[in-house]
Amino acid sequence: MADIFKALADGTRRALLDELLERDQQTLFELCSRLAMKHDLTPTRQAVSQHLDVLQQAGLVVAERRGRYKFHTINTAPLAQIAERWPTRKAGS
Amino acid sequence: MADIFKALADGTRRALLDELLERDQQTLFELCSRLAMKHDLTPTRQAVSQHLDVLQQAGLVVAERRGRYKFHTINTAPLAQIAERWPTRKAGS
DNA sequence: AAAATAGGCAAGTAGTCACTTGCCTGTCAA
DNA sequence: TTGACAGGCAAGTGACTACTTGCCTATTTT
Repeated sequence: MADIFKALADGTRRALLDELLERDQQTLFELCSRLAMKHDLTPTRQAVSQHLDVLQQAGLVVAERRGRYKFHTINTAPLAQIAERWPTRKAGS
Repeated sequence: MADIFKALADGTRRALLDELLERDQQTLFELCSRLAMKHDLTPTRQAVSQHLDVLQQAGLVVAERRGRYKFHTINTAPLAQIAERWPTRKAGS
């Protein structure tokens, strides 16, 4: 569970999730160029790769290798735990 | 919005939110002893105070000073933004 | 008034983390 | 088969951050 929050703590990783939500099955290079275009983020390829590793370890991203390419997909399921942990309090409860 | 994720990135701060969800209007000393009792966390009073500052800056905790005491209250409202940002994808959308 | 209690301020430290650099592996096209 | 392309590994660096230490202010209590 701690991995999820660690993963979300970084702005670049949140931007990656935003991009993957718009378009699934993106490769490392595609995500790099999209970060630069739409978010004015220009980290190196290795930096983005490391971010994707963190997101994968948190279960927020799933990667699948096909030949020379590696396609990344978002998985929003773990985020549900956040809202469940600190639910909105009802008056008098 | 970045402040919310930064605040949630630390385990001690998440434990503080857990405690405040169980019982509102707790003071700094109360929270310190509860961290030690229930979570096996033994940071100093100053460390906990700094954590509460971070939570306050993120809007997750509201503090009110009455005389010698300062009472802390949880505010779960900002957490709703998380689920809204990366909603569960429907098949084919 | 004096001691005790609740909390605040500020500097220093150690560990973590994002990022880069340099080189290597695997896959496909010409 | 050779060059180009997609990605991986690993060490090093700088900034950030959680934490402590020491001292201070304010509010009660006796």
